[in-house]
Amino acid sequence: MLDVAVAAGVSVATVSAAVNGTAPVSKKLRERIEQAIQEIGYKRNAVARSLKMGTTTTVGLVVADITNPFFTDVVAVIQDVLHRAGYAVMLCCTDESASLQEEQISLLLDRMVDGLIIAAAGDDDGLRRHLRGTNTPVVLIDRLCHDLDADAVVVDNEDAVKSATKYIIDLGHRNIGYISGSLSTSTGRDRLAGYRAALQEAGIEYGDEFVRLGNFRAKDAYTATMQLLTRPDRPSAIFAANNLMVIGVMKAIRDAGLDCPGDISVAGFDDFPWADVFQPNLTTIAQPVQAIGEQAAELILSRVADKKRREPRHIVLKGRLMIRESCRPIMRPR
Amino acid sequence: MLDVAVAAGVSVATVSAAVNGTAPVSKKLRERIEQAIQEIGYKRNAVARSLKMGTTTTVGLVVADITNPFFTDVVAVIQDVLHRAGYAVMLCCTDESASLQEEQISLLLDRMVDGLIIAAAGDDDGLRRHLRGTNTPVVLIDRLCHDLDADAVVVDNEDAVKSATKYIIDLGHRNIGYISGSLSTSTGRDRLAGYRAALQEAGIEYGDEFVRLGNFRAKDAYTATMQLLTRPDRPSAIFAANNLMVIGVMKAIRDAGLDCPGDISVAGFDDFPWADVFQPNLTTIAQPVQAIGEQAAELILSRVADKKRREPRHIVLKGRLMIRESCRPIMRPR
DNA sequence: TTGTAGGCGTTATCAG
DNA sequence: CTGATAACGCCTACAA
Repeated sequence: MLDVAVAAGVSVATVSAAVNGTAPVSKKLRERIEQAIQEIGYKRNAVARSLKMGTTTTVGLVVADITNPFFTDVVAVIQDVLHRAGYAVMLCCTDESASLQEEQISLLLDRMVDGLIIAAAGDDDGLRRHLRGTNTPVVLIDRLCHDLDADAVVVDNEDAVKSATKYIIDLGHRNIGYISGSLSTSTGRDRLAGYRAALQEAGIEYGDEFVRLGNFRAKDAYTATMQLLTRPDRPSAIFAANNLMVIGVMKAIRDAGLDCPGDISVAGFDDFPWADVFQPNLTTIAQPVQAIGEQAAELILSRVADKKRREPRHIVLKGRLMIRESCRPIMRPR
Repeated sequence: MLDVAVAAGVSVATVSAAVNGTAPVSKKLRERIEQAIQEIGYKRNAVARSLKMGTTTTVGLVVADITNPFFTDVVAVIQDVLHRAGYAVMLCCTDESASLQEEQISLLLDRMVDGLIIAAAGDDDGLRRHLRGTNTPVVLIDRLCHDLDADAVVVDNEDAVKSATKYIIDLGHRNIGYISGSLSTSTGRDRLAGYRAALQEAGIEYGDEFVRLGNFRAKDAYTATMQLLTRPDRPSAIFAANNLMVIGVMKAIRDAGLDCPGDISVAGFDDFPWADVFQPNLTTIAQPVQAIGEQAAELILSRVADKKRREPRHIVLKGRLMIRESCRPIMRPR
C-alpha cells in the first residue's frame, strides 16, 4: 500500500480512503491511485486488515461428515449465501469425533473467525466448554446442544420419523427394526423418540431388540442390520435414521439373500437425488436442505452484524415423507 | 499476551519464547507462564501471528462442485491430511463458473493462504492471469490448466474412458452415445478423446450426432440423453462422462419408458458407494479418490515447506473399470 | 481534502 | 537466560 502511495504521489491514508471509500477522495487522486494499483498489482492484505479491524469476514463451518450428501448440500448453500455477502468459509470436518471437533473449533477460534456454524458431533460437554468462553456468535445446525443457548436451525426430527413410522405401521407392519444414529446427538435421540412415539400410539410394544446402533455410518448399519436379519423373528420392515445407514441396510439385505420390498420393507431419513431412479425406489424423509442452509447463513450473518442481541433463536423446519416403493403392505394373519 | 506477561511477571518476549519454544526459558518461568495462561484463558492470536510471520497455515481449496460426491471424497481426505499437518482449509465452491472462480481465488489470495488446491472450472485464461502474478504454491487436481506450470494430480482420463468404451464395443455395441462434460475442462476433452480413440481402434466411424453436451450436470445430461433417445437410430449404449450425468441419463431412460440394461446399456465415469446395491448395478470407472487427495495434500505441503523447488510435478493415476450389470451384450444381425 | 502518527498482537533481534 | 524494541500492513483519529 505504501508502494501504491508513493507511486501515486499521495499518502497511505489517502490510498486507504480511496480503496475503502471511507472518506471522500477527489476524482483525480482516485484515478491516479487506481492506476498505481493496477501497475503495481497491489492486493490488500486481509490479514493486516483483520488484525486492525478485529474482524476476518470469515466464518467457520464444522460438520460431522463432509462425505454425507445431506451435509454437503447444506454446506453448498451456506457457502453460496455467505460468499455473496463477502464472507469466506473455513470448512472443518470432525468425522463424528468429539475430540477432533474440539481441535477444529480451537483452530477456527484461533484464526478469529467472525462466526461459527456447527453441526455438532458427539458429546456436548466439550462443545459447551469451548463455546462458553468465547463471544463468537454460534449457530448450530442439524443437531442441538443441550444447555447451550445458541441460535439453531434444525428439523423436527421426532415428528418426521413418527409420521414415517406411522406410515409403515399403517401398511400392516408390526415388527419394525430401527437402525439408530449415535444417541449422543440430538438427532439420534429425537429420531428414535419419533419411532417410539409412533409405536406407542399404535399400541405396539417397544422392544429394545429391534433397535440397533448404526452410528450414522453405512458400515455400522450393515452389521446392525445383519443382527436384525438373523433373528428368528426378523422384522418385516426397517427404518434407518440417516442416508448413509440406508445404504448399509440395503447392502445387508442383499447379502442376506433377501429382497426389498418383497421380503422386507425399508425407509430412511434423508433423501437422495437418485432415489426415484434406481430400484427399489426408496421411501425417505426429505429434509429442506436449501432452507436449512439459507437460514443458518442468515442467522450467522445477522449475529455478526449485531453482536448484542442476546435471546437465541431456534428455527425448526419440517421434513417431508417421500413415499415411493420400498415399503409394501403386509398381510397379517388375523 | 501482554496480560499473561504481567500476570507472570515477565516480558512478552519471554512469553512468546516459552509458548513457541523459540528460545530457551528456565523451567521456573515456564511454569509461571503456563499457569498464567491457564488462569487468563489466553489463546494466541493467529491473525497477528500470520501478519508477523507472513504465513497463515491455511490452504485454500476451490472445487467446481461441492455437491459432487467425487469432489467431496477428495475434499475429505485433503482436509484430513492437511489438518493433521496443522493446516486449516478454506473451502470455496465455484459452481463450474469461471467468473466465480476468479472471485474465490482472489478472496483466498487476499487472505494470504499459504497454498491453493484447485479443481479448475471453465476457461483457463482467467486462471492463468490470476495465478501467474502470485508466488503462492498451487496444485491442480482433477483438471489441468494449459500453459500453467503448476503441480498437478490427475487421472488418466483418456485411457480410462477408452478402456470402458472398448468394453462396451466388445459387448457388440456400435451405436454408442456419449454424454460429455464441458469441453473447456481438460477432463471434458480427455474423456471424449478416450471415447473417440476406442471407436477408431475398433474401426467404428465417429459421428457428432452421438455426442451431446451434459456439462457435468444431471439436468443437462437429462435433456442431452432425451435428444439421443428420440433419434430414429437411437444408441444401444450410452456413456456418461461423470457421476452426476449418469443420474440424468438414467432418469431420461426411465422417462422414455426404456429399460436399462434391457433396452439400453449404460456406463459412467466415477463410482458410487451404492452402485452395487441398487438396480441396475451400474458399471463405472472408479477414481482413486483416496490417492488423489493424499497426493494433492502432500504436494501442497511440500511446496509450502520449500518454495524454491521449481519444476512442476505431475502425478497421473489410473482409473479402474468396475464391471457390473448395466451393460449387456447385443446381438447384431450379420 | 490530505498527511502524520500510533497501535492492533506477535515474533525476531539484539543488548543486558 | 531474559527484556526492550522494532517491525508486519493496515486503519483511524487528529492535525494541517
